[in-house]
Amino acid sequence: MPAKKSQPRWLNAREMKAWRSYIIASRRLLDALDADLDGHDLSMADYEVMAQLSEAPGRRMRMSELADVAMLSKSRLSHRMKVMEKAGWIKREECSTDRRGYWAVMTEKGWRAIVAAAPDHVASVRRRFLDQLTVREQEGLASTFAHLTEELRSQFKEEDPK
Amino acid sequence: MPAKKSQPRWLNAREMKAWRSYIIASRRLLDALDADLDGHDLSMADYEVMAQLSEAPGRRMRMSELADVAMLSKSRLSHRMKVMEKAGWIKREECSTDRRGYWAVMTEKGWRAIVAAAPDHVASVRRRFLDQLTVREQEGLASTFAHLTEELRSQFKEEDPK
DNA sequence: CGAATCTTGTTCAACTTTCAACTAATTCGT
DNA sequence: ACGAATTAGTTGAAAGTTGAACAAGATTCG
Repeated sequence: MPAKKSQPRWLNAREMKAWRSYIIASRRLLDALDADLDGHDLSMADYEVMAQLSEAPGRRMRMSELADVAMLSKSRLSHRMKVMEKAGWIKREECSTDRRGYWAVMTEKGWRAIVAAAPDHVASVRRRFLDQLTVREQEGLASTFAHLTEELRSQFKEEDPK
Repeated sequence: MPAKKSQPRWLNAREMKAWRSYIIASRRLLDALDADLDGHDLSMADYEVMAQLSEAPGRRMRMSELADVAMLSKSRLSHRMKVMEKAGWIKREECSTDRRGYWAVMTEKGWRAIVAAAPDHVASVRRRFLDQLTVREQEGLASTFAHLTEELRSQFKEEDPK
């Protein structure tokens, strides 16, 4: 819900510059990273899912947890998984301890796909992003955004008090 | 095309932290900003388009230029404009000096829509983002991302030498 | 001039994402 | 224990996005 109607403190020049440059660079960056993944049959979003799954013990994860770490809605994950299953990258297995649940399990083929894509993707992240920053900038950015993540998480908690 | 196959210099801890915290905070931030716009009938993307258009002289802009500043493909803009035109926020006018072209013209109703949404959106950008940063951080971030934008632009030029 | 080329903007079809509805299993509260 | 409320996950339809193909007007240049 929109907050109460107060005087809309406008952005000053510094704030505007921070906001605009952030939003513009981010769009370009994401576009570039996505474009760099052409040729592997993975979008950025699918890459993230597969990467998360590949790091889980046994390369398997419950659907909900995967949705959670990959920051996708359950519905969206479910749809993507149907596609990835058809592609032979993952399979679904029933969960014996919670019979509502399923495991998403990475197949050998899925593993090969992510292993094939990873070096290019990492190179791309470097070239488009990390290599453009000084060590100082990397550190500053890491701390700024880590803090931001925390803050957003707690704002979310307040608004949607479970 | 993927670059040549070299040894895939992996990310060290600092780099990984910079990258992960950036990508996670950005996702959350965008989600939050989008959610904050519920109740105005505008998505973030549509808001950007309308905001750009509202700042143009005469609140009118050629489709291509608008696509350009809003960083949308021509196809995507065209689709959105069809929707916005139906909603009565913009209309299209033929361009007399270039008969292939059209002007996107913001209507009075569109103006009212963006004026109604802007204060909430700005408040949202503040609350979710700017207010979480110190002045130092805002400045650092602005310079980092401005540089990044430039670099990405020039990388793009090199790759696609017109 | 005039043919080749480029640019503008739309369209179609395929694909992806969202949203609400739904089933079935688990947990909670008493 | 048992009905109510949650949670896991899927589905189907509607909405949004992409990318290639296209029509028509502009530009370039021999």
